[in-house]
Amino acid sequence: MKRDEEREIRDQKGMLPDEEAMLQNEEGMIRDRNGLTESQFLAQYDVGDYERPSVATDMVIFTVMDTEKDNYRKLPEKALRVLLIQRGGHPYLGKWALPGGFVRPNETTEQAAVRELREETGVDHVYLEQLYTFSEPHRDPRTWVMSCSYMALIDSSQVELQAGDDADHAAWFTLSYRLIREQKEILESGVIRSWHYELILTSERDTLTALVERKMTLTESATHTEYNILSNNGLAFDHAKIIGAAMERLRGKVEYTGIALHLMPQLFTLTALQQVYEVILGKELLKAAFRRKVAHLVMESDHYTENAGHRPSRLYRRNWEMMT
Amino acid sequence: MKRDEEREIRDQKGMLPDEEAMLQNEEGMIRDRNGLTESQFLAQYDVGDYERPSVATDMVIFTVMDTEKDNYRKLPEKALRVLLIQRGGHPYLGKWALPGGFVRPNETTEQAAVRELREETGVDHVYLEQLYTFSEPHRDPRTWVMSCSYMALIDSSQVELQAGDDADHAAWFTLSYRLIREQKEILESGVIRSWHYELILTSERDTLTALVERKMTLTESATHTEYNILSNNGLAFDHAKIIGAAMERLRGKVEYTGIALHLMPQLFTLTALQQVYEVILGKELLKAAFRRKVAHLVMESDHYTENAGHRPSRLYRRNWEMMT
DNA sequence: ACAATAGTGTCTCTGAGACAGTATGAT
DNA sequence: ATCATACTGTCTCAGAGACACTATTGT
Repeated sequence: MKRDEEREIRDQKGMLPDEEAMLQNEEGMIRDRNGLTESQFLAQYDVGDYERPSVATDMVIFTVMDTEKDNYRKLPEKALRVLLIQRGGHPYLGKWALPGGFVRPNETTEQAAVRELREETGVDHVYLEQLYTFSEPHRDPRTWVMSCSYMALIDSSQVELQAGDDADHAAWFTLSYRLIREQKEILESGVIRSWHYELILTSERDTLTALVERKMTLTESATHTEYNILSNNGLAFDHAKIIGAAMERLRGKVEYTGIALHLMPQLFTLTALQQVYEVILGKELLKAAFRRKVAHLVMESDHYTENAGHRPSRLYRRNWEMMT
Repeated sequence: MKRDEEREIRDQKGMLPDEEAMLQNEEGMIRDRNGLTESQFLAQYDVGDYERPSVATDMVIFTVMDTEKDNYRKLPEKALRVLLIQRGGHPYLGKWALPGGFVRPNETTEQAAVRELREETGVDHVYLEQLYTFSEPHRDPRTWVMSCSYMALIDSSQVELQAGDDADHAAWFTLSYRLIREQKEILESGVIRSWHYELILTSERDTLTALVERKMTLTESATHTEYNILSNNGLAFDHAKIIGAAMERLRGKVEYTGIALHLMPQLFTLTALQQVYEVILGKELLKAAFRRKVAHLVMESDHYTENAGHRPSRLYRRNWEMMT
């Protein structure tokens, strides 16, 4: 086994090609030091039996939903939600996990994510973005499993359609991700910065909490960033980290791209869009400035909201041409 | 084999926990539907023999080097360089590949990258960032290999030290990555945008070229981005894509972080820093505006350049505290 | 003196922040 | 008329772009 692994690694790195071995007869007919052409080499190639990891995809599926309105004429508030699935087997039995599954041969991690998304939500064409690959050897207590994580954004109207048709083991959780501590420690050799985020997930029946740390070590010529789960109540595996990574990606991109439009239905008001921005960023924005900023991302429609208990609002649609 | 895979996937997704099976005696003593506690489950857990991919890391190691100066008093220009390794075995015998290797059990992909970096360059503490995981099933003709790619930034003075101590099969290539076509195609159902980048890598002996396309499909509720290699002359595997992804990450981050400082030695002039920005972004910047912009990322030192054939320049050092 | 780079001052333009003011439909 | 939201106008401030100007060395 060790022998195979070594050979693999040598092949991958590549050694100095032996000049006489590199007789290039025709295109694709170069021979290696054993006198084999590429097709001959591949025909005799043995995969070897050294250890390989399992690779899974885990998905953070975001959507935005209205909360109930207090007052017949007040606008409903928006909440950011993620889909979680309660585990029915060990490990982490009874805990909540991100939807995901193993990548199969002859598919990409992205195809696995699309497949999983369809199985779990019935939704098909959505915004999907690869986040990060988590590879701590013991992140899954069963065996060596890496997770290539994805973020999906679903427009809220699509969600209404399929809500409830899936089993009870899946539930939408309202998400709050808040910076609760920021620290800067100055050593003689460098700086350590850390941020603590409190993650709270609430469904109708459960509340899950976790504390995630982002830690950055900056020294002369070395720089390292790591995520740690400081406490975790109800989430399976390292999924608190993955949700944290997704929130940071989402927040980062909201500011300088039109990514939030993927969370909107076909027609929406600018106030609704602003609420989505606010719920993602976790802060209030000024109306006038917001409208100027998103003006080029949307197109006016001729439709208006009705029966709102106050002045009707113009409805807009996404302007894809302006999205990068 | 199929049976094992199914079980795996069921475990990962989690099924609705059977209420009576969830007798929670003590913390960690929950029993599953077979009456097993978590530790009992893990003790009897069988990994199964369904197919798993190999996982490798590939690294884009960037550094900046001076080119020769034309004139005794002119400043040398900077060039962005990446390290490539000539393959000594099939597949892609004789082609140039990114340094990389397989991830071993009990290490993370990042640790594999660090190990590989040290083996290949002797450098140890550097800026390292995960880029993207490439998983097209046939990206490696031998077998199913995913690549978790990383970008490393090495300060040019560290590189001078070890240059040449490694074998001839490794070489630094000057990199040029240029947008040569931008296209917007409007369909009735959406928009397809594409960007063609020309990648040129030159070493003292070789010139490699590739044409990489970034293609974004935006339709009502669906959004998809993909990279394609349109032509490729001299690079192994899908490494042209990986280099493209690295360049885009680097360019993106240069604009709003201090990432470029990782490419600088301990003491440097602001003009040198500006040249690094320019060579990464591929465009000229205005001096006054640039100096205002980076002012908070650097600290003055009391040292100056000497024997320059013109007015000496103040040397600065990195101000880590201001880097996010 | 001259070549070449180092470094500064300042005008303009743009875009975000702030806030006040006007508009409009449902009850 | 009132409530609640829709929408606009405009002042200010900060930062980027543009460009001109002064400063300082080695040869």
